[in-house]
Parts: sequence; C-alpha cells; structure tokens
Amino acid sequence: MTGRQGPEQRWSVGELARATGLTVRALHHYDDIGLVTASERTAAGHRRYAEADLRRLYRVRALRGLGLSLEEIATVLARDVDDVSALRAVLEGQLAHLDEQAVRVSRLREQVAGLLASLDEGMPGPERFTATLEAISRMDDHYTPAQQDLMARKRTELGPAAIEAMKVEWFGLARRLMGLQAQDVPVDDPRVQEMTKRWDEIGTAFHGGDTAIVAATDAAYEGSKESLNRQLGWPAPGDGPDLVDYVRRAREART
Amino acid sequence: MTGRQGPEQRWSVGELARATGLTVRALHHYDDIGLVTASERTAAGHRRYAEADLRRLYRVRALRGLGLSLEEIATVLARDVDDVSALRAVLEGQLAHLDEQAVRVSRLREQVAGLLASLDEGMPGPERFTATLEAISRMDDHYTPAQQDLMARKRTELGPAAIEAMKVEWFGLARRLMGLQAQDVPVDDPRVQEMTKRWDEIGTAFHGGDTAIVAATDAAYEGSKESLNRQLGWPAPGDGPDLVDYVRRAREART
DNA sequence: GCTACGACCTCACGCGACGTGAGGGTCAAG
DNA sequence: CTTGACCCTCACGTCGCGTGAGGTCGTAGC
Repeated sequence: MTGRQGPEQRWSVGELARATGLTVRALHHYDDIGLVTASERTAAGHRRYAEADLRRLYRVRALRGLGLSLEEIATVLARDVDDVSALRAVLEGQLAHLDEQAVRVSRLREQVAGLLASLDEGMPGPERFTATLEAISRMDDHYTPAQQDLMARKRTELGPAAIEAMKVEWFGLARRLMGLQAQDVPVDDPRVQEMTKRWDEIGTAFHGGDTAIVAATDAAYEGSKESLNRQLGWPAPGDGPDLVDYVRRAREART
Repeated sequence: MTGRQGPEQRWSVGELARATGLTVRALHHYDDIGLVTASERTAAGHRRYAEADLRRLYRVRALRGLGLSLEEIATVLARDVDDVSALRAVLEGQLAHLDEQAVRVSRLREQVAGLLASLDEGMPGPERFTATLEAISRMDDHYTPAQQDLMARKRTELGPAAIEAMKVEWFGLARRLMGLQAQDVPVDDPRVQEMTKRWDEIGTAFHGGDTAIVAATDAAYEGSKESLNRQLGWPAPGDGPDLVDYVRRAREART
C-alpha cells in the first residue's frame, strides 16, 4: 500500500478509481490526453497521484456531470488561476446546446408518437406502411423545378434528416386532421387549432414566409394532387371535402 | 448520362445523391453495410442503382428522419413483406429512448442554468469557483463508511456523471434557498416550495425513501457541517438561521 | 526460495455514421 | 486526344472510453 504520513500521500490508479467511481481505464484516458496526469511514476512506471492531481480530478468529475466534453473541461481548467469568464462562456455554450437538443428531442418525440398513433388507428393499408413512408419521402417528385431548388437549399441548411422528419410529421397531421374533418369537428376545436398551428409552422420552416412560394406550392399541389393522393393511399379529392379548405378555415378562425 | 427509356432506368451514385440530398459517401456507407446496395455494377465497377434500390433508399431516408439507427432501419426493412409489428416495436423503443433523453436534457439544463445563476449573483468567492466545484464533488469525504457504500452503489447504478450533476444541482438549490431565507421569504412561497420539492427529489434519488439512511445522513451532517460549510465557502452555522430548518418548515407547509 | 494472486503497465481494436482526403481509373463532350 | 467531371477503393479521424491481450511488479503464504 501507500505511505500515510502527512501531505506527501500518494495514490495509485486503482485507489483513485475506487474513490471517485471512475474506471481505471478512464483515468488512463485522462492521462493520455493530458487532462489529469499523475505527477509521479514509480521506478516500474506505476502512476502515483499527488494531492494536486486528486483535486484536479474532482473538478473534472464535477464538470463532466454537467455534460461538458473533455476538451471543454480542459479549456476551463487551463488557466490555473480561476478564470471565471472562460467557465461562463463554456456554460453558456452548453446551455444553448442543451436548448437545441431539447427542441430536437421533443420534435422527434411528437413525430414518432404521431406515426405510432397513425399505426394504432389503422393506417390506410398498414401492410403497405413502408411503401407509404417511401411515398412521403418522394413527395418532392411532384414539385416544380423551382420548388425542388428550394428543397435542396433547405436540405443543406437543416440536413436531410430534419426535412424527412417534418414531412412525416406533416403526413401524420394531415391524416389526423382528415379524421377530425370526417367527424365534422368544428374548426375552432382546440385539437384542430393546435394541429393547424403546427402545420403552418412546418410550412414556414420551408418557405420562410415567402408568399410567392406558398402560391407556387398551392398551384403545384392542385396540378398533381391526384397522383400524390393515390400514392399516399388517400381518397381522391372529390370523394369528400377538401383538407386544404378545412385548414384554411381553421386558420381564419384563429383569435 | 443515362438511358431514359422505360422502367429500365438506372442511376449513378452522384445522381442519387443529388436527388436525395444525401452524400455520395453516405451511399457508399449504406452499400458497405448492406443497407442499400446497387443491384448492378458497370464493367468498370461503377454502381448502377435500379428502381427498387431507389425505393428502398427513400424508405431509409424517411426512417432516418425519425432518428432511427441504421441497424434499426435494417431490421424494419428486413422482411420484404411489410412487417408492421417490427416497425411498431422499433418505434416504441425509439419513443421510450426519446423520453429518457428529454428527461436527461432538461435536468442538465436546469443544473447548468442554476450554476450560471449562481455565477451571476456573485457566488461566494467566484475567483475560487472551480475550487468550490471540487468541494462539492468531495462532499462524500464527510460521509460515514455506510453512506460511502451507498454512494458507491448509486454510482454504479446511475453513473458517476449523474451523481455529480445532482450534487451540483443540490448545491445551487441550497445557495438560492439561503438567499431567499436571508430575505425572510415565507416557506409557502411558490419559489421555495418548488425548490424544496426538487431538493427532496434529489434526496430520494439517493436514499430511496429509506428513513434510516436519512437519519444517518442528518447525523453525519451535524457532525461535519462546520468543515463542510467552510469548504463550500458558506457561513458557519450559527451565523444565521439554519437552512435545514428552513427546508423542513417548507416541507411541512405543503398542502 | 518458489509460487500464487492482485494490481499495474502498454498497445490496439471496437463502437456509429459517416467526413475527408489520397491516389488512382472511367467516361462523355469538345 | 484531351479535358474535366465523375467514379472507384482504401484508410484514418471523430468521442470517450470498454474490453481484451500479453507482460511486469510486488507482496503474502508455503
């Protein structure tokens, strides 16, 4: 074991691992990247950690608990003088990052939940479900060249995954709105209002408020809605009232 | 370019990349792992994607948008017959995973925000901030052997990062509660109530409702609060009313 | 003195979903 | 025949370690 007298006490990796709940491998890793280094080695090369190393390690452990990366922790602890501004900057960055993540996760959650709801309510042709997913994903095929350009730009801006997620969510909204419409639910019903609100949010995420683009989209939709509906497994327009009309009326009914 | 007659159309990687917004490298990767393979190759080894490949790719893109891993997507698309149950299982797993993540992210957010608030309100000795972090992390040193055992078990159960995060959050709560107490804010104030609620949540996360452990913790706190307070940069007990007492009264004031 | 055992050491691969070159062949247009 | 866009196959880097593999060190018991 180790000598126990006074402030000269040293610890081995294993002892530190037990004391902190970290693994020996993690301590090796911190050593490799220079985050927490043993200030001494025995003749045989065994690490000996001193009091100062221990203190540094505890700070690292605390900061890891906040979700900071090892690199960020290194910058925070870089100045041996406590540099509050560096810490504040890193924490603010982390806060922003967490907010982003929270939005992403809750969006994804809604989208997956919506799709599951569609499944439970007996989608049009559940046995063709992935075929429907394919059709949703290929909606772009019906767009005009200008719209496809817009989509391409948005895709590089937001990433393909985000675009696809919004399309799937839009599909789920449309399907559930059609259900409500079929039951003659009034357009000022809170469910209808909430769903059309999200519908429009998705819309603005694409066209960014440019009304010319909205008009072009509507025109393109009019031109190709027959084949689009067929591919999505939806009733042909004319078989019932128009969903777009329902959404428009809901929009107008907003306070 | 490519021949354009009929259903025999073939696409190159680049064409598919442009059409889907994915990168050529991603398509290569999908090929490597066998997720989407080009059904033909030219004599020179160039990939030629057929209609069926294209359709599969669109499904993959849609499912990626929901945050599924490539492996999960592979299992969903494994049965060429649409297997709704497989999809449902994967989506439910994803939903659970997203819920977990949402909790984690919002917890972390609160913890980081609380720490930033502490910084802004001029922590006790902001120039010693990381030293304070170290002290928080080393609170365990003051525990009895039995408590340290408990902590060790919790650490393997929840991971060291989660433990540290809770300690930091607890510290932030204590600091802000002391501020409210100093202003004689009554214990039924909603802010006090919310903070003591979270205080107790953190407590139960450790002791799991075992009152014997709570009693032991209180006893240990009584024994070592002097040195603990000194290390955290807090006023010695006796300099003012006791925070633990304030929390207890808030707890009793619950409806 | 020998042996066992535990703790320590240094490589080095693996994960997930690609990004990013390096170093070459292929192909249609001019 | 050249040019330039496109294609190919390695192969390493990312992040924070987990998980062996194969060997050394140190002490306690026989």
